[in-house]
Amino acid sequence: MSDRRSTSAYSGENLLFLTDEQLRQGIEAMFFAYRGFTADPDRILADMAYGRAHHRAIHFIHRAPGTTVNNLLNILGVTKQSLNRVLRTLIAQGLVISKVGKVDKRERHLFLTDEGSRLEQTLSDAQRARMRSAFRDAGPEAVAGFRTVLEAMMDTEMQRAYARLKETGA
Amino acid sequence: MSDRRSTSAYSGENLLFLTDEQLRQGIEAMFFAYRGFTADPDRILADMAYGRAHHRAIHFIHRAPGTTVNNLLNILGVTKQSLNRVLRTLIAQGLVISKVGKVDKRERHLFLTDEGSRLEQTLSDAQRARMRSAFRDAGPEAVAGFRTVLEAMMDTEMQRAYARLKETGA
DNA sequence: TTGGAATGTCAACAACACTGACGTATACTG
DNA sequence: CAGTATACGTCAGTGTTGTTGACATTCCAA
Repeated sequence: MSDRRSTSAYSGENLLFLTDEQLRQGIEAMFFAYRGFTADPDRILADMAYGRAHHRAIHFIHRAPGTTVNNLLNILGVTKQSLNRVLRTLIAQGLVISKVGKVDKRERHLFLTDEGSRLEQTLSDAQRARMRSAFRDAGPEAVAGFRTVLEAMMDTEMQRAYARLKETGA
Repeated sequence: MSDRRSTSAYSGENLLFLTDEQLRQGIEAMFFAYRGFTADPDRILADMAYGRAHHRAIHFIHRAPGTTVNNLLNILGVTKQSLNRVLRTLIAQGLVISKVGKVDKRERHLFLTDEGSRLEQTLSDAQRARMRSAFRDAGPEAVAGFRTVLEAMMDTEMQRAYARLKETGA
């Protein structure tokens, strides 16, 4: 608990936290927790004509207003056809607007409308409530560990995307 | 948002880890990490006629051999029709066998065949490798925190399912 | 023994991912 | 300027995975 010197104390044969059993528990924890993680927004979206894909798009447009389609594509890790289907409905329903780029007119910059922002707020409130409850129950040190492990679990490109988002938000 | 800058109002306790910004980072970490979490098995399965749902079924049948369809349903959190489609192909391909229950003939008990076990091994090896790497990089204390937060993030039913699985595996 | 609950199966449909091909507008480069 | 590359959108087709609805079988209890 003190510092990272204690880690080296484990680097002998005392690597119990790396047994297959521990890893399997980590895998199962990840599976069950992700279900909880998405449950609340999913419930809200179920009543509307939207799904999890819409939520993701709305989240990152809110997060990085004016982002281009291409940038969003990289963050979400889907094909443009898949994203386009989602964006098309969001734009048609007036939740998102797409503006032609000023310096590069090929690009489209995406923004939430007021209505889009309201939905984003509703969804993220629900998701944050659960996260807040989990964080509070677990305490600050557990939260730090949680973040450390998750970051180590990402692909390197996603680590970079995550780091970039962290900076712009701080 | 745009609130609690002044966490000092909270009776001396440092609650900076509960700011909306921290929560949002936790949400995004969860999103990106889950992508990494499923990436390796997904790659393996892409070449076969199977998907993530097959992986999940195989995982938990391996984990609890002889489990009934209903039990698996509760763990996986999908409808029985959805699971049935997956099980049907796994049984047809000879990866899983389904035995009629002896005491209750309505129940089907599920087991992996040798071939099913081989696939399970391949998939979980890939997934464990990433988990092991992440755990090793993060260290034992971070891993403990990781598990604590994930557990707090689950629905209560899932917490129970997770606890039950932990016991049977230890 | 009969009706209801539990268990599982089959069929049809929706959401959302994918690939491939193509079109259009714009930017860059030799 | 001509040719190529980039950014975006779209159409068509396919696959996985979720959903509901309908139905058969089996068990149990009134």
